[in-house]
Amino acid sequence: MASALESGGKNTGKLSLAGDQNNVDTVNKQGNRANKRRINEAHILQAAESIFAERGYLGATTAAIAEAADLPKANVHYYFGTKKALYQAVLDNILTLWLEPMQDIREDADPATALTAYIREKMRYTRERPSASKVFANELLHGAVHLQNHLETDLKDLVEEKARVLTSWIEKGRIKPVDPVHLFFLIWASTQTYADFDVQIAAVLGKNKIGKKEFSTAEDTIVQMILATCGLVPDNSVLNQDK
Amino acid sequence: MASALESGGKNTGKLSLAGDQNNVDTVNKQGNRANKRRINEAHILQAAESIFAERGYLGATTAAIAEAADLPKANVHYYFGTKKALYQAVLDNILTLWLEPMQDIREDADPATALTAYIREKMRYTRERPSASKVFANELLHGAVHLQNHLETDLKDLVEEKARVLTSWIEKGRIKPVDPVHLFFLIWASTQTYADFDVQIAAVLGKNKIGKKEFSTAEDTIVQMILATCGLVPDNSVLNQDK
DNA sequence: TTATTTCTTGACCAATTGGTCAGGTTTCAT
DNA sequence: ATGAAACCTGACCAATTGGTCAAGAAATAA
Repeated sequence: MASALESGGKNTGKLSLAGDQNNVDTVNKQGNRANKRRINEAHILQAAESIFAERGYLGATTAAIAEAADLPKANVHYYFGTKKALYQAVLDNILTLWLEPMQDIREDADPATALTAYIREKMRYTRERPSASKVFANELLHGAVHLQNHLETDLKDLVEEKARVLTSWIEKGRIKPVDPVHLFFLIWASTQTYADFDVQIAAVLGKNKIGKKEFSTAEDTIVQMILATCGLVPDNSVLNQDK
Repeated sequence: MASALESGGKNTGKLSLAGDQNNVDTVNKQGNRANKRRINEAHILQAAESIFAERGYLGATTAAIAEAADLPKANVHYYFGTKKALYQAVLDNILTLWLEPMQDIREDADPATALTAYIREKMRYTRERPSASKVFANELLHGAVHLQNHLETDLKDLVEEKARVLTSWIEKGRIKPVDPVHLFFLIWASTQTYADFDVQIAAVLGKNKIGKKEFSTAEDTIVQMILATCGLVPDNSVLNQDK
């Protein structure tokens, strides 16, 4: 399949950020190219994320993405070349979002505080970016062929680094012994399930969709579970954002 | 789309189970129709589960399923009519498997024993039927349009019944207070993640695939976590099947 | 203004896909 | 043995899909 770069006129090296045309009228009217490009690309990426989440990579059609972005299909191809390249772009954005919250788990932090904050951050992502979570889940579910390198390098390294933090906490008796890597797996599974499998959860709860109250209960239950697993008591300074 | 019944000659009401031809030779040579039908249908269902797991409902092709079943495509359509009907058949089988293990959570059981057994049973399903787990996950991920009724009736009723068991355990002080319904969500998420997102887990563990040892650690970690959440001590009479 | 580059899009195409069907083969009941 | 029912499958078809393209519009640079 063609590479993203052999398509359209994208990436010509120009950086004319508003240039000298930065009076309000011109900018508001999206009078310059770079601006319009940014807006269109963002629209397409957002539409693509939503369609890929709904139907998966193979099930999604560029026509559906174009319609969701309110642009002609040929325009979508002009900006991103191929469906695969567009999917990669969506996926790269998501992976960045996905890795971010882990950074705050540090040796010098308080275990209960850091773990609680990590869970609450993961739940914020679940609430605010359910489509992103679903695209990522779908990619993993079908073998992560568009993500394999990242998993085996970026993700693996990051998890190993953070697992060492947990191990050191265990050695110092700050948390009870528990397999640190598997603890991460279980935090991911627990938080993401509320985005990825929301229909199942909503159905069991007898709701049309998961509401604020249910997200709040979910979040508290997960925190309770992970802290109990580590033999910790709650840190109430890290607030549940749904309350 | 056409209903499954308007296709082929399936379901003619005949029940000629081996009839009077039940000498060994005849049966071994699959000499009778009902037998061959059963075998072919099973092959197709198995192939379909595997292909649907790999590619999702929309991404799967009847040609790929036929090839995996080592049958001509027209034959697959002869047996199951449409792709949708075949998918429904696969899904119905899976839902049965999925609901089964929950039955053993009963009021009169020992909480630690029952919860441990439930987790170990769920992990057995994860290890032995990863494709089934993936098909189910994929269906939920994309809105459960082929499963909605079951979720809102069968599953909801069963979970509510079993949640009442947990509630009664809580009231009697046999386990610590925890939201029973969300506890189920977290057990499902924790156990299924090792099937659905196996590539991610394998990548982080630096393995090609999750091995016996890792499954064993996973299982023990989940049991440890759920029991800690419920304020219970391990019941070592329920053995980890991977050890 | 004018030349150049970038952007836009309707129309089109080759490949794939779910599904059909006719005509032949096998199995079964009588 | 024989007719009927069930089974099998190569060949085919209409619909969908990812992707292309040419011709024009719009923005920018000279």
